[in-house]
Amino acid sequence: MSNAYNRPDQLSASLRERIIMTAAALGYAGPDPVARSLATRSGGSVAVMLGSRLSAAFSDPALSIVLDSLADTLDVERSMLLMPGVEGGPRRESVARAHADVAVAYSLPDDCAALVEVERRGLPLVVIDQPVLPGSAMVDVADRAGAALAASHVVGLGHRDVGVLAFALHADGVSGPPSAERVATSRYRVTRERMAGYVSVLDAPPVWETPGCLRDHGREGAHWLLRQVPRPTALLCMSDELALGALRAAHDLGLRVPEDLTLVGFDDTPAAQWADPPLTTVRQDLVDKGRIAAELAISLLDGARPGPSRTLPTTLVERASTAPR
Amino acid sequence: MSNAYNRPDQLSASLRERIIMTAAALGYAGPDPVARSLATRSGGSVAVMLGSRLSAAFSDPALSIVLDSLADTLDVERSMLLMPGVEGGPRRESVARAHADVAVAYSLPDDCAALVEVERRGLPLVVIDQPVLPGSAMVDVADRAGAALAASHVVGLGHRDVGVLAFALHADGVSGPPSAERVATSRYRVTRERMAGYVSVLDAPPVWETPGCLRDHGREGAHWLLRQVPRPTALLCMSDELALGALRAAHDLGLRVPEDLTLVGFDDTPAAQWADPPLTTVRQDLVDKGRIAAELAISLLDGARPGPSRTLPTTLVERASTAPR
DNA sequence: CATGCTAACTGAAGCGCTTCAGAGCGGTCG
DNA sequence: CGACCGCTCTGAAGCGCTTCAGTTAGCATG
Repeated sequence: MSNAYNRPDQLSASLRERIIMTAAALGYAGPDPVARSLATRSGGSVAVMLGSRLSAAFSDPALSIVLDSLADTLDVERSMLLMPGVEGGPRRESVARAHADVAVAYSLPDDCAALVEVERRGLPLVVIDQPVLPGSAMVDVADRAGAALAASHVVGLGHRDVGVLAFALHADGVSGPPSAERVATSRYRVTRERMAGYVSVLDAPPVWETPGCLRDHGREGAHWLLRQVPRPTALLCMSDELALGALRAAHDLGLRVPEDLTLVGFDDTPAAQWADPPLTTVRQDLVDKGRIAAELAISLLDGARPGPSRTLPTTLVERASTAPR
Repeated sequence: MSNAYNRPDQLSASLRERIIMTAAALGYAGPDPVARSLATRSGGSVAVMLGSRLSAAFSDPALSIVLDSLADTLDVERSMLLMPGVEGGPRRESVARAHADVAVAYSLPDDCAALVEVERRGLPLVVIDQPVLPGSAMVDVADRAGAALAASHVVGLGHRDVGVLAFALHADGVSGPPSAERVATSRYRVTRERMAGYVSVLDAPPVWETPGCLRDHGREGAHWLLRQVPRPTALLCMSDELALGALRAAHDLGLRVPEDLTLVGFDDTPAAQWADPPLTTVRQDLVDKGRIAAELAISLLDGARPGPSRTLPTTLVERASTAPR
């Protein structure tokens, strides 16, 4: 019996040794993790649900930081079951088969089949950023306040013509200036909130919606925004990657940053400080976000009830990409 | 009995419906994936072992492409159990507890505790890139030939002073010009092979070893290389990210690429073609690599024996970062 | 009307583990 | 010297499922 492997204190060293020797001789490779899980009724991993395929998801440098911190905080005995999305989220079937006893949703759209399955299975859920879901634990950041901070900053610098580079409002891959209705019905809370933050300070700024948060999407959007009349003297971007794309666009058009164009990002990823010029951006603590998500997951596993959502602060980090008009 | 869920053909629609109704009424949430796995003796996921923590691992854009393709090729019923490394590989304990019946090693160093555990558990293994391990299936690329291609290209352009920007030879985080012995004893096959490819064409080029494949590491190394006398007129980089860092270094120093400095990368990630100037690089098909790894994993699961390693070709993609001396 | 055959359903065994009640067995204390 | 205790060790139950042999019923066939 495999008390030998798990509780060496329950038997004498000699018996233990004998058991282990014979087991080895018999070609026994140690306790089977699946059977152990059945007996102990613990799933053994945390299902991490992503909104998009891996290559797209990881083009967002924020993701790997959050996941890294999440993985670090989880115990050794609990790995991450990565479930990439196909259109808006992981396949329902994958969730149904997952050997997990807690799920983490990373920035999923409001309606998402995978979440229905999580609910059906009765898995405890931690959501990061979005959507807001009753009955689940949640960690997010002060998106709206952060966006308002960015907007106030550029307005304070005297900018009147300010453009907004937004990421996806819907999961349909559409890009371009969105209609008011499209903005209002967005399935992504983060996009809605940041937009609301910008708009609370600005008055009906020109907006370009990108299909993802790739740098090139930002470049494309910035090209369009910078063709508007009057041409914006400042661009507010919903992520640093987008801002970096805008930086490239400015370069394409021979505009100097910050002399001719002021740029503000969001997230404060490592790339923001390495940029040339270093990016003014709205900082959120990604390491904290991952850590708290893991802590919430662990506490749910321990039977805790999902408290109110943990909202992390956002702050403005002023660097060299912003200047008075 | 839950034939109702799995084989609807074995019972009448009426009975099936009745069972499902009562089950729902009883608050039954459907078959338990863990118990099912025990009974069917299938682990239910693929353990993916990485050499470093997530944030570092995903700073290599190649990784997400390979993993993406891998995940795509796997069946729906098999998710990826992501096991990040701590120092050179995942913790042995994590491997021991993994609900997996096949493991994939992504670019791990030669000696790695996690691999010992895989062996002990008798899990079938497919290794991507490295290390070479008897008894495992393997997919890699023609690293040496590709590196030789890059070196021949710059030599053919008339460059005589060529520097090499290498990534880690050991997992100790050391950077700087490595000793010959350090090169010879490298724990990383890929680094060894690419180095061998360069050296087969060049004769004792100056080398800078970076601790990782971050862009900034490339920048730092390029700064050092470009301070050597005679100053290299071309730099061979073991990854595109490193080359992009070198590009930045050239910019720092007021050197034009390719007029003053020729740059060659490796991998051909998306970033290489978006760079300014677009990077000449050694192309490997990352999507193929992930797909083949998944196919190998599936065939091992079906009981196939691990054939000889599948080596994908490398080709030189000439873009605008190289020019005659 | 007995027989054979299929379709529909039931029950029990077994996957490999954990857990726990209980059996043996010296040694200690009253 | 017997009751009692703590330490080892053993055996059986049970986790929730799948699988398969076996049962029953219904129906057509000879």
